[in-house]
Amino acid sequence: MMRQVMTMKNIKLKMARVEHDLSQAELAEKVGVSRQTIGLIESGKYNPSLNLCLKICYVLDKTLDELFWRDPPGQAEKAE
Amino acid sequence: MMRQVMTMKNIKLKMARVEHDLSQAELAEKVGVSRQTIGLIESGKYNPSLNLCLKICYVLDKTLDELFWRDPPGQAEKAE
DNA sequence: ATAAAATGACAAATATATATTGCATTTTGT
DNA sequence: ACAAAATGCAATATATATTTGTCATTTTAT
Repeated sequence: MMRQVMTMKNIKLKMARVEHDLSQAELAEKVGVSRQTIGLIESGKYNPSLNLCLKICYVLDKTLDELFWRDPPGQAEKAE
Repeated sequence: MMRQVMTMKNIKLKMARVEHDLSQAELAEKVGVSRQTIGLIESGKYNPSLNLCLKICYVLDKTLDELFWRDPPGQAEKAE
């Protein structure tokens, strides 16, 4: 089996983090996870669990859609 | 380490699935996952990955917030 | 009441998220 | 330019998500 390589950086997460003036390490501590985990999620190198996504949302006061939504592969942006 | 027991059923997911007139097995096939995985997520017995949540959203034409949002532990419902 | 389909439950095996440690590199402030 | 802080990167170890297979129970339709 080929390992799934997630190539998409999570810019929205990084922006929400710096808005709150937190380093990766500080966010990690608040969320209860290691610094590396936060770094890897931001750099798009893996696939967090739903619970972890939710904890991050709670700390950064955002919703899942705001931090983690991505449009489906073939799909273009939805019209507002 | 104690295994995390997720006790919260995902009713919203089940409702979206039946709206689309899909069995767990049919949804599983469309999503590219096993029938058990869908069943376990609906019954709240574990913690899917973000990618899996997104694939389910795409098939059921819902957003992450619509299917997977849960308010933070202490928090009451947000006023609309 | 009956059969078929759908779901639940369980165990063992596999894949992968996450932790931990250590060091290299980059960024930031002075 | 310098030091400190922040981030990146890699390897190994562990926890747990997911698969596969099988059987029991419930639901649905006839």
